[in-house]
Amino acid sequence: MDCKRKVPVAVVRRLPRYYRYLSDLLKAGITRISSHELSLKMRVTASQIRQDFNCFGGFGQQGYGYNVEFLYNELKKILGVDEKRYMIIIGAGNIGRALARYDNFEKRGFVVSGIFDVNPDIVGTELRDIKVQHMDNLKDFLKNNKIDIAALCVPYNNTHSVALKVVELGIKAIWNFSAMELDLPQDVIVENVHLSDNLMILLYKYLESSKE
Amino acid sequence: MDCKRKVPVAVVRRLPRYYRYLSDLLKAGITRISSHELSLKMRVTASQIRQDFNCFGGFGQQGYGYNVEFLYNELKKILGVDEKRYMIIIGAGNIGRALARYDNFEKRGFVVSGIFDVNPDIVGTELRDIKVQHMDNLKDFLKNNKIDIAALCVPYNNTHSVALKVVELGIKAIWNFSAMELDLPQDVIVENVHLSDNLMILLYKYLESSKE
DNA sequence: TAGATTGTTAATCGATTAACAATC
DNA sequence: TAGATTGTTAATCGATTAACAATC
Repeated sequence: MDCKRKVPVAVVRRLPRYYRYLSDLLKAGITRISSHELSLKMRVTASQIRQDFNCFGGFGQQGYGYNVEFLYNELKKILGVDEKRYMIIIGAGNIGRALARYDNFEKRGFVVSGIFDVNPDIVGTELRDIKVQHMDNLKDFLKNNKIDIAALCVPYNNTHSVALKVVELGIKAIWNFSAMELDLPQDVIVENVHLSDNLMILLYKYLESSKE
Repeated sequence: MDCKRKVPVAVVRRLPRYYRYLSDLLKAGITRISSHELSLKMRVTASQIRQDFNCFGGFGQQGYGYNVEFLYNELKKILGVDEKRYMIIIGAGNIGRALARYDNFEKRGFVVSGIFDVNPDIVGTELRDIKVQHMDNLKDFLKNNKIDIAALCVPYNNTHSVALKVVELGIKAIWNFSAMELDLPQDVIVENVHLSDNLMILLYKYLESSKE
């Protein structure tokens, strides 16, 4: 696979999982690991592991394997979580509030800098020391704060207009929790979390397996 | 592609998206659509659409295309959302509570029948008319209620033991919101929602695109 | 009938796995 | 040096796209 130029999405989607396993190994005090040993733990082929890592250059050493700490730190850099990344949450409903309180992000270097809503009952309340601001403040806020990512947690019918507004104000990465698909300029990166879709896939697989 | 025997996961993962688009067409009062027209809307190839549908039998008609309502109803049956499906939520923390209050599931026929936790401050509180029960009640509850799916929303370190318990009590489909991977018997279907992984993938793509 | 569009086969593309020479 | 394991090339597999005969 010639991935030195453009890393295939299939590989990119596996990176966080490697990163998690490496993190666990590091915590367990394991200093080196071969692609074969890792393949047994992760239930993938050793071949795939070596191919994947080699998209980013040779991190291993013949006859030795991979140094866990080194590889972990390389993955950290590749994934961009070696620096703090700033995120805002748009929509402080069920999902937005859950994200605001979710403490796993901080471990990964993600910082929630702001939360926005339009509901007057919600604006002004506090979530984890962060005061929910009105959407009208978003423009000024983005001028004064370097934000990488916006998590969209607004109701279905507002999704499109809010997405457009956020993009207009310069956001280039959107984490979309709405079932609605976003139709945005090519240079805006979107990652969707379609919960209902995911649940239906689970249901399909479950029904399929119970047929047998 | 010979998918009449075993439908490839790649196809299954696309089904909810088709279902959503068909639902939108239906609401818009559109009665028929060709694979070509649908391909323009969905930004996939017409060939893929026809291939995908044909894994489940011929739903179209030469020279005419597909009847929207018929296709929608077929997809509904294929996905298993033509009947009510019952779900429990294990762990009434941030994510668990957000799921309990998320009203999109009901539209898809999913019903939250029970919510469980071990924290005495949370047990007994109500979420959407459902009283949070103690995990000790789970066994009895599952005896008296037909449950299809368990959504696991427990803290990282409890994930493994709770998953084992749930499986021991007969659950065969787990919707896992923990970052921890589950190691369960083959006949248990797991669908993971690794939020941090997803966020890292978004970050990677964003950083990649901003390099250019 | 003529036109349109499916269902399906064949061709292409990309991703995964296997194999092994390079080398620590 | 001998053994182990990588990095990388080649082989295989599966998924996507193209093409077109069947047919409404």
